[in-house]
Amino acid sequence: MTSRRILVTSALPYANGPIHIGHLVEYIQTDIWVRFQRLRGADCRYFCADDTHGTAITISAKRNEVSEEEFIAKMSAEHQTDFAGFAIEFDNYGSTNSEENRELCAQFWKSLRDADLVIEKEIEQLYDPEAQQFLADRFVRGTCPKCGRTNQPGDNCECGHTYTPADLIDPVSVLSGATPELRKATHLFVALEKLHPFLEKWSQSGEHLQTEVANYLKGHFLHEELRDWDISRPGPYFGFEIPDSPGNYWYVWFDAPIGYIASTWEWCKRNGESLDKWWKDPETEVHHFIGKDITYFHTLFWPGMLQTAGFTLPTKVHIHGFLTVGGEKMSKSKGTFVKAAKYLEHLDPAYLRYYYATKLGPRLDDLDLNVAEFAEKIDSDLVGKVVNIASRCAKFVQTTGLSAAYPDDDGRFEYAAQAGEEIAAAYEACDYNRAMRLILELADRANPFIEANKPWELRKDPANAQALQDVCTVGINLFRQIIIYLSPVLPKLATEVGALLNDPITSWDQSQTPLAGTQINKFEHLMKRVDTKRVQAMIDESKEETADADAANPADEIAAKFNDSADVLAAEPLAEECTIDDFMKVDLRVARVLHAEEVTDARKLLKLTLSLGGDERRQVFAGIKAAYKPEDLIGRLVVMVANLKPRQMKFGLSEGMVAAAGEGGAEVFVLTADEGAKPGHRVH
RNA sequence: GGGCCAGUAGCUCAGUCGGUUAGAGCAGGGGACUCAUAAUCCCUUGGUCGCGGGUUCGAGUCCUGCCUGGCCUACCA
Repeated sequence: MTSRRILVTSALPYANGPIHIGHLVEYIQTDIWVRFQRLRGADCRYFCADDTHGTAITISAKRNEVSEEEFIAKMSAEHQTDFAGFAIEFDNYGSTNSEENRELCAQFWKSLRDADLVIEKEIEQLYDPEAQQFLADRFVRGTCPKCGRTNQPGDNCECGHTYTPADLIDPVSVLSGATPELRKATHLFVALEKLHPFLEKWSQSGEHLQTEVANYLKGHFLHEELRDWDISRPGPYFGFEIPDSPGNYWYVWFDAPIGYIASTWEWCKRNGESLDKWWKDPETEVHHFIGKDITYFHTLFWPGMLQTAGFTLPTKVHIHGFLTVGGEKMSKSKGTFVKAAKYLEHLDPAYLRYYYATKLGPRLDDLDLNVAEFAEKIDSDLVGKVVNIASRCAKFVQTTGLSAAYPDDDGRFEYAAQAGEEIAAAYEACDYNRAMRLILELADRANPFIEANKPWELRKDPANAQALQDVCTVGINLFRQIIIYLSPVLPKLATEVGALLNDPITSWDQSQTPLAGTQINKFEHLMKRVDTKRVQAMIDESKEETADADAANPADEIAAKFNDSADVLAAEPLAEECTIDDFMKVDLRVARVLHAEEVTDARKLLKLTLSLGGDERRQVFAGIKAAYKPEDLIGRLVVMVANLKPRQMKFGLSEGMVAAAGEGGAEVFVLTADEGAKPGHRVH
């Protein structure tokens, strides 16, 4: 049997922020799997890249006052440093903004066109007139039309109500703060329904997806006609322009997965490999590791695209759940949103690799990081049990080396060798927590052997020299076996043990044959216990960092952009709470300014004639002379208190008030109603 | 509202096709040891298998109703 050829990917991290411990669940999970496959002799290659396109990148680049290209280059370097810090090793780490990717996108696109899957439709979308671009839902915020909560995102509200951005009251563009307007634009769509039979067959075959995922697809999408997939965005958009549709760009989710192939291609070019061998040869297995949030891109669109363009379909899409910390979602304010770099300042990456391994199973369940359990598992499993075996044996054979022939060990080595297949099956199935349990069981069998044979007593009598060497030879070999099994999870430890024993760990099969007659190098501590003070420090520092630079959600981005002072509210604190009835007593109406003139004898007043529609007119004196010229007001819509008791002033009768805000003097700003409001409309 | 998954010892979880007295690790208790990083080893306490029905000679396991939690999703299955 020839060895398996396997191509593995992790989801492409978005180039909009740093890697954190939540991301690492996936990259550690994948890296373990890749290392396992290589250990088993497979030709296994691991590809990833930064996902670099989309409006969010443009916003971030602007905020940092650099070009998009500069911004993504910096992020990519940071990401790669973070991954390397956790011993996550890619064969190639690319970028979706590469020429390879552009070329492949064009190739996929042509295939879709040739298959007659691309259609054009005109859709209405909110447009930011200031930034001169269309806005995705999450780049619009406003007041929920149902419950009235302010500053809600463009698609749904905290109250649970869902709507389209056009339904929002007082929508605001996150990009510029301008009021978006509805505009029509032509978008390109993939008519996915034509691939329905194929997707049904592929997703429900039971071979490629976890059963929960197959059920999800069936229940949510495949039970009815598949909707056309909007695949283009009008410019400006940081991405690739569609060759046969100038002014339109491929949506980031079109070019992102193609980035898997582009990254492979870069590696092929560098190593004289053929891309077809890796992406068009049915002998090559393709495995994607992703989080459950991006399930449908990878299980509907992506197989559809691959099928149409003639590339290899995923052998398996491995989907994992999210990380929680202490049973709760990661939280910036609680300091549990720990960046990879921050973790590395304080703790050994091996800890996290092992801990995740003990928690990861083949299903999509979320996994929880519990700080107490984290320390406990490392200390008791790795330090107390595993490393301890070497620690208590190595120095006795430092000078003599291992026994020339492997001694009798009551079948312990053989038992552990046999266990190898079961452990391997668990790794293969991504059931790492099972693999870890099985391996630890072996450690629990090794320590009693040493205990029973008392090397510390044997060494007291030179006559027992051979017995002492034999006991330690067994101990060291049982230890080595365990380390071989753990090496996908703990590569650095495996390297160190290989050096200690003068026998680098390169193959799973090494677990089947004991070492004998070889020299041992000087033993040094292989792993430290977890310093819980450092864990706490890491969490505390994560708290501090996010306290002053929290710009993760669009609301905060806007807040940072405008940087509104708190002084204004402080200068005039909120009035006593009132009821809706109290409020309704004040009848605010939209009115149009028909006429305005300066009151010559008054320092502050303008005399306004307001219309409430039809013949309904009011004369109002407003204290805005320093701020507005009469001619600038005429024709405008304002908001007035229409049922205010008329008041006789020195210059005439005032029949209401114009609503305005500001410090006073020239700093006064009249409230206006947006276009569409009509004189006479009540303000609710 | 709908869907999926889970609920087993104080904690984290195993438990195969329905089959003896439901297991492990950690924590707790007792003891031993001193090679080892306050490590290790032996013994031990601890369970109404979420709750109620049903199928069966036999149910942690299968069916059903309910409760709780998590996730997904939305007037649609």
